Formats: sequence, C-alpha cells, structure tokens
Amino acid sequence: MLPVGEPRWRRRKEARPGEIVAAALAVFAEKGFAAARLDDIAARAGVSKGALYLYFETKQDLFAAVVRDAISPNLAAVEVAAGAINLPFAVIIRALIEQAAEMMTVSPVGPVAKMVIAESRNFPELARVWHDEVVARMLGVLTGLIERAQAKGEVRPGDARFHALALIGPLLMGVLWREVLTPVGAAPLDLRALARQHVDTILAGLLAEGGR
Amino acid sequence: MLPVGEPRWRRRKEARPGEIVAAALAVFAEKGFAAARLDDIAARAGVSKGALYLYFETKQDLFAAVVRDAISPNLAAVEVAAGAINLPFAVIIRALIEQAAEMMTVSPVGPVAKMVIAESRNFPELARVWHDEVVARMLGVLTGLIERAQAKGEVRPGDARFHALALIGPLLMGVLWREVLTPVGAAPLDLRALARQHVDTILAGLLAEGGR
Amino acid sequence: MLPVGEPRWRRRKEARPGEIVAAALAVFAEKGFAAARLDDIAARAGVSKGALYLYFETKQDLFAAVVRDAISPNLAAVEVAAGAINLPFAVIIRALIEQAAEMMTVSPVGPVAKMVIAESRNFPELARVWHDEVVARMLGVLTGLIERAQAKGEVRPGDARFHALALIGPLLMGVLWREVLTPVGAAPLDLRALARQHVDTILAGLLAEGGR
Amino acid sequence: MLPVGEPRWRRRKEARPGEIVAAALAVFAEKGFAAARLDDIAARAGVSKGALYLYFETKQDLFAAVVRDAISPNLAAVEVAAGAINLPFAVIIRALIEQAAEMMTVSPVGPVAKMVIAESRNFPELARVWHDEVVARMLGVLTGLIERAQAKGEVRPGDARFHALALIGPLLMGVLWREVLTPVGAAPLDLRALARQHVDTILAGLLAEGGR
DNA sequence: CATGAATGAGTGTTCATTCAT
DNA sequence: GATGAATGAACACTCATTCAT
Repeated sequence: MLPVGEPRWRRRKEARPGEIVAAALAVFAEKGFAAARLDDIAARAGVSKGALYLYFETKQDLFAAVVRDAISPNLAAVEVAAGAINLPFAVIIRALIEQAAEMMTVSPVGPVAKMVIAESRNFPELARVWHDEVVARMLGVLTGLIERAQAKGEVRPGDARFHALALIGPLLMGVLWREVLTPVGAAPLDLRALARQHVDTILAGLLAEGGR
Repeated sequence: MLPVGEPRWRRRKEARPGEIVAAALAVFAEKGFAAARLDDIAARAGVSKGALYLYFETKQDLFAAVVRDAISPNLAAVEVAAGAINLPFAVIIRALIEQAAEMMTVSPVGPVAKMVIAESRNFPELARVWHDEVVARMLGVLTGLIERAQAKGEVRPGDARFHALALIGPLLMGVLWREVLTPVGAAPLDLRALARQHVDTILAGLLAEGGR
Repeated sequence: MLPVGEPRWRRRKEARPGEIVAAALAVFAEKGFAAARLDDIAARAGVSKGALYLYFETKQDLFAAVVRDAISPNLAAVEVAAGAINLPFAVIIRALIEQAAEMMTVSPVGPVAKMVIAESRNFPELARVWHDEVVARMLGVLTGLIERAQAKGEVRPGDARFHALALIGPLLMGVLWREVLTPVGAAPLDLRALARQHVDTILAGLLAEGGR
Repeated sequence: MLPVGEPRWRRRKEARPGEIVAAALAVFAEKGFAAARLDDIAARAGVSKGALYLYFETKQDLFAAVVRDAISPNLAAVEVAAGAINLPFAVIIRALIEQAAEMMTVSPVGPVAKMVIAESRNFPELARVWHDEVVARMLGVLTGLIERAQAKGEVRPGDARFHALALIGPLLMGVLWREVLTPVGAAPLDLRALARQHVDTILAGLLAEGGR
C-alpha cells in the first residue's frame, strides 16, 4: 500500500498539533462541530484517529484549540491601533476598519465565528473565550477611542458601544454573507470595498460639525 | 380526555404540526440541528416520537418547516415599506429599521438565523431559502429605495448594496450578540435603542448635503 | 433473512429485563466484566444492542442487576434457619450447611461470587452489596447461633466469627474449585458430599465435651 | 545518572524483568487483567511502554510471569512439611497451617489468587499452572499426610481430599475476605488468629478417639 | 391516528502492539 | 537496549427511523 521505503509514520511531535488543528479547522468549518467526524479530521491531517488523542483529550478540546488558534494571531492588530492616540479619530478608525476587513478576508475568522455562533449554546465556554478575548477587547478599544473623541467634540454624542457596533456590524454581516450566502448562489462580496464605503459613510455621520 | 363542552372539531389534529414545529424551534435553537434529539422535541411537543413521522418525513424536513414558519410572517413587514415610495427616504428608512428591530426582538428571527448560519454547509437548501425569501427580498427593497434616493440626489453615491448592508449590519450584530454573547455573561443589549441611534448616525452620513 | 411472516421483534416489555439479565449473567460469568461484550449479551438475549439501553443505563448497571438478581432469591434460605432457635445447635448447623451446599450447587452463586471477587476493586459498590446483603447477613446468623450455643456450653469457646468462617470456608473453596479448577482438568467435586463430611468433622471439633 | 562508584556491572539490566513483574503484579492485582493498562505498568516500573516488549511478548505473557513468580517461592514451604513424616499428625498440621497463614499474610498470594479466579475462563492456562503447581501439590501433601494418619488410626475416616479442603478452606476464605471485603468496609481479619483457632477446632474434630 | 419498543448503523474513545529513531 | 509516537481494531453508547400494536 505504502511506497516502498516510505516510513509508516514520521515522528513529528512538534509539527503534529498544528497540522491537526488546521485539519480540524477545515472540517469543523465545513460540517459544524457535531457533524464533523474525527475520522475525517485524522484523514485530512494525515494521521490515524488514535493519534488525535496523543495531542487532544476530547473532540471538544480539539475544537477549543481550533478556536483559540484562530483568535490569538488576530489580537495584535487590534491592540496596536489602540496606541495611536494622538492621530485624528477618523484616521485611526479608517485604518482600523480596513485592517479588520483585511484580517477577515485572509484569516479563518469567518468560519470560526460561524462555529462559535453555532455552538454557543452547547459550548458556552467557547463563546466566553470569544467574547473575552476578541469581542470585548475589540469593543473596548473602539469605545475608548469613541469616548475620547466625543470628549474632544470630534464625535457626535450617543452610546459609545452602539457606535462601535455600528462600525463593526456591517463587517460581520459581510463575513457571514461570504460564509453562508455566497456558497448558495448569492452574489460575492468585496469585503474591503464594503469596509471602505462603510467607513466613509459612517464617519460622515459620526463626525460632529466641528470634527469635519 | 377533553372537557365536555369542548368544541366539536378536533382542535388537536389541526394544531399538532404547529405544536411540533414550535417545540422543534425551541430545541433546534437551543442545541443546533445535529445535537437536537427528536426525543426531546417529541417530549416538548407532548407527543410520541413516532408521531413526529406522521407529519414530517425526516429530521431535516422538520428543520426546514421550522425555518419556513419563522420566515413567512416576517416578510409582510418588509413588503409594506416598499410601497411607501413618496415619503422622504429618511422617513421610510427610519420606520423600516425600527420595525425590523421590533421584529427581531419579538420573533425568533435570532435563533433561526443562528441555525441557518450554523447549518448552511450541511443544508444549503435552507440557506438558499433564507437568502431568496428573506435576505434578497429585504435587500432588494432597500437597494431600490437607496437607488431611487441617490437618483434624486437625496443619498450620497456609492454601491447601494453596501449602503444597505451598512444599514442592516448593526442590527444583525445586535441579534447575534443577544443570541451568543449575552448568555455567556456579556452585557445585555437594547436592540431598539441600538437601531434608533444607528439610524440617526447612518442617515447623517448617508444623506447628501442637499438631502438634509 | 427473516422467515416470512415473522415479526422483526416482539413487544415484550415485561419479559425483556429478565431475559437480558439472564443472558448477561451467562456472558459475565464466562468472560468476566471487562471482557464481556454487549454484542454477545444482546445476541444471547435475542435483542439488539440498542435494546439493552432501554432497560439498563450502562454496562455497569447491567452488571449490578445481575449481581442483585443472583443475590435476592438466596437470602430467604438463610433467614429461615435463623428462626429455628430451639433446636440443638448441631441440628441447625447441619441443616444450614447442607442447604447452603444445595444452593451453591443449583444457583449461579459460584459465577457471581467469582465476578464479585474479580471486580471488587473496579466496582467496590458491588462488593459492598455482596457484603451487606449476603456475607454480613449469613455471618450474622451463624455467629448468633454460635454465640448462643457457646453461652449454653454447647460449643467450645473462641471467636464466633472465626468459627463461622471455619464452617463456611470449605464450601466457598468447593465452589471456587468448581468454577476455576474443574474446567481446567481438576477432579470434579461433589459439593454436597464435601459439605456433609465437613459438617461432621467440624461439629465433632466444635461441640464441647458436654455438648456431645 | 548513576552515582560515581556504583558497581561496574549494570544492575538495571538484570533487574528489569523483576521490576516489571513487580509493577505488573501491583497493577494487575489492583485492576484485574483486562482493566490493567500497560501504560500504568510501564510507568510504575519506570520504563517505557515499548520496553515491556523487550522482555514479554504480550500482555498475557506478562500476566503469566506474574503468576509464576508469585507461585514459586511459596512452593518450598509446602514441600518441606511433607518430609517431616515421623512427627505426630497434629504437630505437622499445626505447623503447616500456621506457616500457610503466615505466607498468605506476607506474600501476594491473595491478589494473585484473586486474579487467577477472575481470569480462569479467559486464560485457562493460568488456572492450570496454578492448579498443577500450587493446589495439586499442596493438596497432595495434605492428603498424603491425612491418609497416612488415617491408616495409623490417628484421623477419623472419610475422603482425605475433603478433609484437606476443610483444613485449607477457611484460610482461603480469610484471604479473599481481606482482598474483597475489607476494602469496602468489612471488619479486618487477623488471618493468623483465624488459622490458630481453626486448626484447634478442626483437629479436635479430625482426631480419632485414640489419636487424642 | 398514535404509541413506544426495537433496531442497527455510526462515532468517540481506548489501548495493546509496532517500529523508526 | 530503550524510547515513545503512531497505529488501528475493538467496543460502549447514541439516536434517527421503523412498525407491530
């Protein structure tokens, strides 16, 4: 069955977890948690089913690892933007939203978000992680910026959290559009273009008279 | 079993499918499709497991019925708004968004949306139904209004679909917030207040100079 | 595959648990707990594997039911003997030991004892049940008889519990001999004859000079 | 790793099998054969799982080695007693029984017996070994002594094997009591005291009138 | 119509055994 | 010799679906 001389398996302790998580991301994203079969994940990762259990205790643990791995690399971008305090509000926001659109385009944030949404009731812990480590942080940065800008009279008054959701919401909608609707025939969506246009509009609305 | 004097017609028989769908909605919404057990749905509907098969061929059929039932009553509201062509753009939009917020608050749109998102890969048919009967129609109405307003110079130029997504996105985000994050400890969200503030802001941004 | 006209299964809610427990006893006795396969038990009971779970939550529960079922019918015999207080000690003991030998010959006490011994560490609860409901009761009856006889000067002094174990021990040994050694070629053992000879000898030793 | 000045010869190499068998005894005794995990045995022996296979072909082989190792050291004691032919029967028996009680207290006969009982059906070979090398020999010695004593009129007539089982049975019962019942809360048992009292009683019963 | 006992294919998890290093 | 990563067959348990009653 195997090519002659090919080892039945390679000893790759360091690389394995990453490969498995990548395979799991693909299968979970496609099937959802419950419908994903460990057989499929193992096959896609090129290992036996038993090998999964060398690195992850249960299917849930593997799922959690997938979510965590998709989260962490994306935190930096958000945090960085928080530092640039002395730039004008509009400049920071524009950079941040476009960066977010970029990230949502190139990283598997969409599939993971879909999974978190889908499994939030069955695995509240995941939703909690997602909230604490992604949503709350991102929203914290945004509301901080907005409140500071409001204090300076740059931004119209109003609940800062609502403003933040108004900034982000269309991006989320775009991501879900791509995940859910495009595969069933809906027109594709240029997330970056959506972000650019949205930020123009919303800034036009947000910026107080004096802020323009 | 029924109290004497009960209406002659068998209320139960006609009501059964509706009761089952309602029970199924509750269980699907809570567990997701795969993790929902027909035992639980039957128990919640107060019927035997076998009875489910008198009305629905498979679990998927039942799921489809749930989605359809949750969709149809909400279509009217959208259609109505489409007719009011001669009112100013801002007035129509304000009414439409607030109506949508209301609907999202009182009807199970949230749970159903969550399910559609979750199962879109496994049951593309559902996503298609959702797209064709909900999203496309709603978006069609909105883009129509926007394009007409752009033609009149009321609304700033730009891709009408993007504008529509910018209008709706924050509402979707609010709904998902309530479905996913509030249950795990995130601050609750007043969807109507979010809608009101968002519509103010976005209209301020959308309306062209001359349109104000 | 099935004979024409034969129903695929019969509805036998009342009979099933007993049939399953009987099948389980046979398989557990033969293989031990861990090596027993539910497939085999189901096949022997003439039901599907799934049907087992209609009556027993887990393999352990089924095992516990087997032990309990083997225990309860045997309690009566012990209790009865306790009542015959006014007969001479030797008469009671003779009757009791021979009765015990009879019971050990015709009921599955041997296999069950073997199982309890084997699985005592993994399922202490079973050993506890066995102790409380079988051993302690039996020993309580015996020590009570012995102590009363000692008080009357019928039986030589000494720890009553040790005397009781000396009475029972050879029977247990005989049972285990039949379970463990006879199947691998050891000479078969007439448990009743062993009991008769043992009770003669031990009574000769136990009875005090005045008691003979 | 080893302290300087350690003997030149590799102590480990020769000791390994013994260490593994000792670890295996502990784990098998605690869990039973099927539930014992080679991982645990390896860990307890301080070697890798793979190393087990350098010394034993299969789990069964290891199990057999455990049984054999527990058996052999105990054979001597029995054989010795067989030689002391010219002492009175009572003296020999008293010594032999008390020696057996001692052995059962300090050596792992109890756990091993439990295992043999438990696995006799699945590994008849073990039961055979146990029978041939332990039970048959011990019983042979005892029945020889008894028959000789009967011939001399020292011991009452009757099946010598039954007499032997009556001598040993209570000790076996004591051992199993300690293995099975004491761990689940039954009163502890002084095996030596049980042996002393039992031998007094049974000898009183066994010894013919003239033998006293 | 309605029931619920019964089915059996499907899947997560375990663990004795192997073998490249 | 020794390691421990990897395997894969085996098994307990689940649950959508069926059908005699």
